[in-house]
Amino acid sequence: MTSAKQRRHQGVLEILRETGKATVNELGMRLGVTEMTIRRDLEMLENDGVLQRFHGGAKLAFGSSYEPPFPVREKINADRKRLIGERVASLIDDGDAIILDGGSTGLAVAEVLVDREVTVCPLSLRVAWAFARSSTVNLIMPGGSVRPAELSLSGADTIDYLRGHHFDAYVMTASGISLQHGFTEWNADDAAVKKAAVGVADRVVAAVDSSKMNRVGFVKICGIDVPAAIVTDAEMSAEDLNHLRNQAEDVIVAG
Amino acid sequence: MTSAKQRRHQGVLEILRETGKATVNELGMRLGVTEMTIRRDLEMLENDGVLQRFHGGAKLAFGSSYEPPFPVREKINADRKRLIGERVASLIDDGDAIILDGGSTGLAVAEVLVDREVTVCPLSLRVAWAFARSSTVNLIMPGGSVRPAELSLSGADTIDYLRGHHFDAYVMTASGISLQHGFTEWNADDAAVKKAAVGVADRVVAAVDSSKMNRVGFVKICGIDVPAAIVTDAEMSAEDLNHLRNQAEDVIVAG
DNA sequence: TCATTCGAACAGAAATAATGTTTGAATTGA
DNA sequence: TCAATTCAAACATTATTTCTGTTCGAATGA
Repeated sequence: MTSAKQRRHQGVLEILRETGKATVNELGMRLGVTEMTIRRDLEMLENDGVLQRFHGGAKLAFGSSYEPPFPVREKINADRKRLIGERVASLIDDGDAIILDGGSTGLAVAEVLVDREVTVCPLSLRVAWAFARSSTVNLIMPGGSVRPAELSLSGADTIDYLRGHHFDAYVMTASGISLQHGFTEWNADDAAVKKAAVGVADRVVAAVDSSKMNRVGFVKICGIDVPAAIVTDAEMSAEDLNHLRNQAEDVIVAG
Repeated sequence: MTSAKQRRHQGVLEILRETGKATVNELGMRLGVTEMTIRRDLEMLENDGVLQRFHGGAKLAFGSSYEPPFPVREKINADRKRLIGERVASLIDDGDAIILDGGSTGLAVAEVLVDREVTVCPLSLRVAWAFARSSTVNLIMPGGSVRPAELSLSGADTIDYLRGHHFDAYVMTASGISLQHGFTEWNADDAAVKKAAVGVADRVVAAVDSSKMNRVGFVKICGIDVPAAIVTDAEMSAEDLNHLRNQAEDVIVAG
């Protein structure tokens, strides 16, 4: 269940996306709360680096030309990501041992898995932290170096660790998915880890939101037909879905 | 502030320490709550590995004393721990690669190291998270399973990882320090990891606040003379300090 | 078998978090 | 500089969550 506060935060971001900026008073009016509440919201969102406050109101923190940093991606399209997370989690059985990728989509999956009885090996410190206070999840960490910003685990140690173990499933995310080039990743270190993960898991479940479609990263992870299931959101175009379904094992639209 | 539940958990453990074991009914009577509440407490404490339930009651898992949970320890003596943290950090050179123990003292060291140029291999997820937003620290994770509550990393994978690497220093914490028994730890898994860490680091720096003095845990980590330096706080008694200085390489009082 | 213990499901109580109000300080623009 | 506005601390009030007790059918063990 999403709390009133979370919905309101999404509302603030939505309004800012429409108009670029907004006053505290305006936000309070449109969302039906007092200015003080809006101020507290803005303070939190600014701490997350999602927006920038100015005297009287706030504006979005990033320009449209750069890819927004993690805290921002995490908040944007939170609803769609949550749906993907729930759908992916439904493909995991209690008792399974899984590898769980990092990124905002991986985190969405983690949030659903927190109350499940599963063994999780996260490929990101951020995802690991999401399980920290879970009493049901058996958390195991792969070794390796932590890449700043994304907090993903990579390097020879990570790959060695994966090769030394076996998992029921690998919940994979990627920078891009394309019919021609399959699943791809911008960061070469992360891609190497993902390739190793594909190799040590019985089955692969890909979780990619529609914004990744037809984007191609630098390094190929695996082909379209490798995952037993590809879970995406309802914004995926009908055309793309058809093409995917021709080549992939199973394509699931969450929501 | 300690919650009623925390006090009651301590009470359960205290009673068990007196008598070795106790019935659910007995615990409920003495602590002034219903049996259902005791059952829920026992379930949680069993999950933490502190005690073992049997039909009708529970007994201690080891014949052990039990430390207050992390959030409590973290707050207790926060100032003294910070001083210890600063002093320990001054013994680490820029560029060093170190292993950093978990626990509240380890976290205090981490908070000081956050802005330093060092490579850190933390033995706890909680300590790792403290470095997550550091741009100067090169963070590397050991593999292994994450123990609930403490979030420490342990098991064969952790030990394998440490044995496969080499470090300039190991910042060690412990459950107890005593002249006769050296450094000791309550949890056997953690102790095994600590022993391995001692073996792969050029030098060991022990960070132990005065409350650990003359307490003896279940498993021995190493002798008093192993660390190149023992850092403690000003509450350590003059007598204990003298005894320590006779046996240890170097004893430093922070503050 | 039969007394006892266990734990799920629900209800009420206690504790915590979120929001609104008031107020005086800080900021802005004329 | 002032006057108007915005800001945020402190407290009051309201929601929400967590905790505890109760009941009751299932599980346990002598």
